[in-house]
Amino acid sequence: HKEEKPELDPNNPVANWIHARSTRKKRCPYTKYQTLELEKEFLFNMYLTRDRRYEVARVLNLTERQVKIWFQNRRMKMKKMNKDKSDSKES
Amino acid sequence: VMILRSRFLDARRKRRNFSKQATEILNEYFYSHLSNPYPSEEAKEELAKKCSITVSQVSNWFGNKRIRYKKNIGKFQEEANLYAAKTAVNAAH
DNA sequence: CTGCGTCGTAAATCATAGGA
DNA sequence: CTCCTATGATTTACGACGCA
Repeated sequence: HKEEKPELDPNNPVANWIHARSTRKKRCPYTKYQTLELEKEFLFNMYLTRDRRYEVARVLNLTERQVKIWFQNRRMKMKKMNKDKSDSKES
Repeated sequence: VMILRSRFLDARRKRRNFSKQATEILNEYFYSHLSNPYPSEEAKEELAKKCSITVSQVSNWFGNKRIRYKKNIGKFQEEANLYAAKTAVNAAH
């Protein structure tokens, strides 16, 4: 299950860990406005159509890729919230 | 019911550091699997149970530990030696 | 082959607990 | 109390892999 980039140094204990590629874009926190609008769109529908994605990206000055990934992450967040809720319930 | 709910939500909002014993267990696993500190889902569930925390919290702990260890290995050297010695003692019995 | 889905994670950042 | 650092949680961005 090798993910992003296992290095090839046999002495370093960290060598075989997963490492992000150096070409990865640095995380850029979105503004409150961007997040609020994305949340509103998510409330409207959890899955984007191609047209909505284009429009949301244009209005918020994000790339379509960023919007697509935001929705993917948001769905995972929702799933996690439900899981944690049911986990703590069992007692 | 509403009171219980609000108390539950407040408890989640206010972070609490894990117990010394829980941190001990997590560190033992981390340093005894230093070349591949990625517990399986099953291992996470077992650690969660032993530490009385959730699986998500175990994942958070390992994510934080890996990146912070990698960022400054020297800072964790003493801790690493401590748990290495502890693991050696356990293995000898 | 495209293209979007989930899953697990890296890395940065946030929020605040806790100690000097 | 004020600072300051440690620590747990959350937020962006991908790689790996799945499915249609």
